[in-house]
Amino acid sequence: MFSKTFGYALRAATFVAQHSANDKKLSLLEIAQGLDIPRHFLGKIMQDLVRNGILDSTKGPSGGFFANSRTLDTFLLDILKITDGQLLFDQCALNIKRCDAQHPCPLHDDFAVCRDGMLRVLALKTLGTLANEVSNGTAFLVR
Amino acid sequence: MFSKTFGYALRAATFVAQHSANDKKLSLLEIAQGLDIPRHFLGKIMQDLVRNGILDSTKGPSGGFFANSRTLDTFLLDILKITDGQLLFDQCALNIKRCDAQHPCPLHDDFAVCRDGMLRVLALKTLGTLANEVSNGTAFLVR
DNA sequence: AGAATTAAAGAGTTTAAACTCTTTTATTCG
DNA sequence: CGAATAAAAGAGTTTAAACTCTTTAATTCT
Repeated sequence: MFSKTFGYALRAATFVAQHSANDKKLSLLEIAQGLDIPRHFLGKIMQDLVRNGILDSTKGPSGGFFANSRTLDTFLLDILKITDGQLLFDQCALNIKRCDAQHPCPLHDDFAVCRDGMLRVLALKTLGTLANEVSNGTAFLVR
Repeated sequence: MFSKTFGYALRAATFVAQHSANDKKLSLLEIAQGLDIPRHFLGKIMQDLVRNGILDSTKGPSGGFFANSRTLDTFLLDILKITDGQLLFDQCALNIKRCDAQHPCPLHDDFAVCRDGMLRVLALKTLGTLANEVSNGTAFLVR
């Protein structure tokens, strides 16, 4: 349903959001080790998040990734669009070329319920929501 | 969520189920052309369906694929197990190693609703159900 | 200024799913 | 029996996602 890249991006962004409350920066290594994500692969993903304004970064000693003013209010859907593009949206469960309400595949309605349910969640929850859940101990980002 | 192979398998099996009411056999070529599926790739998939007893086949002139006594009562879930194995079942939306009710990822509950909804459908509907929908004109297998 | 540090960027390799091509085996029919 | 037909089987290639390695650019600190 989602790419691994989306999972990595979401966990890393939440991790940064959660830790940079007090102006702290996290290095790529700290994030990769803290979340058990391949370091260099995560590097590419973080680049993309910074380029899209989800996070900020600085180079050099004591540099790293940190939240900006928009970070906590970023919807999970924004991240999905960055990592997975239109993937989830124009997708038929059975991959037939035309599949819509007028010309449905046999799973069209059932899959629509499932997919739209997830999209609704992704359009409601923000990185701030997740960061709180993780800080609460009601959700986990690793292991 | 599902592999393309699952989509091909499901559509092909439904197609055969729908057409072999009156003892008719369908050749690989007829199925592949009728459903716009790559011929040789579909060959592998049909092999697997026959091996697992979902359909029957005979070689030689006027050979092909046809429904057996179990075909119409095959649950879609049975086909998913053949094509995708455990893929959907032991899967966390964010791919963290341990993700369960006691130690959930931030999307655990939402994804569980979505996934279990699909699984319930797949465990209820059979190839017979789909064949009827297609014959009714309420669902489509192609285009 | 120079060395150290860290993200950014570039250029790969690996892996698995998707897909193709060829050969073999079984069956039918003249 | 021999030719034709169609599935089964084997052995590939292609593609995209996932992942790795190396070099470059920016910043800090002495």
